[in-house]
Amino acid sequence: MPTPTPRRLPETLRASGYRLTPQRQMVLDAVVQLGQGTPEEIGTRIHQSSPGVNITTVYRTLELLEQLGLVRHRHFGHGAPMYHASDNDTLHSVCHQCGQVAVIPGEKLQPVARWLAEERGFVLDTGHIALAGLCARCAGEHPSE
Amino acid sequence: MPTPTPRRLPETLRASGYRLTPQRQMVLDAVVQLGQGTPEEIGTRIHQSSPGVNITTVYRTLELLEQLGLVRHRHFGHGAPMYHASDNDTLHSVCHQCGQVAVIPGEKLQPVARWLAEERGFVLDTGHIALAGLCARCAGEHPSE
DNA sequence: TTCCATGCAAAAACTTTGCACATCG
DNA sequence: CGATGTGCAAAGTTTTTGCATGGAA
Repeated sequence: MPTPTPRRLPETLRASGYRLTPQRQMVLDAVVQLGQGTPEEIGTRIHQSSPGVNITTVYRTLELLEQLGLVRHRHFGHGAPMYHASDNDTLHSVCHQCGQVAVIPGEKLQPVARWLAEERGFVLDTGHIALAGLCARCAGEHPSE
Repeated sequence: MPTPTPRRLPETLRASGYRLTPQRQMVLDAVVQLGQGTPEEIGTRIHQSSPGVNITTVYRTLELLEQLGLVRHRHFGHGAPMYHASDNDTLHSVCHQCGQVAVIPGEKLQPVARWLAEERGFVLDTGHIALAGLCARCAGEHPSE
């Protein structure tokens, strides 16, 4: 089974004329290890082993890594964007009420995706935005909302 | 043809023990007139006729009106939430690249909605989050992105 | 008259920017 | 060595909170 090819950082950076630095490696590692996280969470994670790394660097590095295609971000409606490795680009649902997040098979959006492509030429980015609504528990509590 | 029943503000407020104030009426009016807008945009609109209204009040009022079910908000990924009248709850697509927004028939999400309901008991809020991707023009420019 | 609502000011949360020093290559 | 990257500090945005005054009922 082929590795999800998380292209290695050093090569990717150099290929675009950027330098490999410990900070950049740490940010990418943190993103991979956390699965996903806000810039703040990623910074906190890094601080556990390297307190000196500045949050500014985290922001700048995430932007760079995204530009290089190594990471991406998605939105859960409210709040900060969640950064994740490119090979962890998954569709989610998020509950308005309690914030519960669940993974959804991306293919479930195939019908809209196809329609958008055919009718509009619009290329849907399946995992960029979570689908919002009420989870089973919260829907039970607020039958009319 | 039945009016889209934008329940009248005075009754709705009083029914929940709130007071009718000029500001509250103005915020609701602005939302309806604009179709949709960020708190900032709604505040600006109101300032055209009533410069004295504070942005804080706009935020507080939008929250209240949303709680009362008169307005709702949706996200286009980045940036501020867009508030709109409850009867203007539409599904949108938004382009990552140029920000272009388009309306999509909500039924296009029926398949996911059904799947979520049956498998997860999750009640999808169709219009809460716009579907992100690349519009035809931008997709043409960035064939690999 | 009695609370509720508003304006104002300040704080909070999140991100970006400028600049001098540090460091990768 | 030279250009890029980082840390630090400060400023920019957007939204929230506390409190005294103002106004709806």
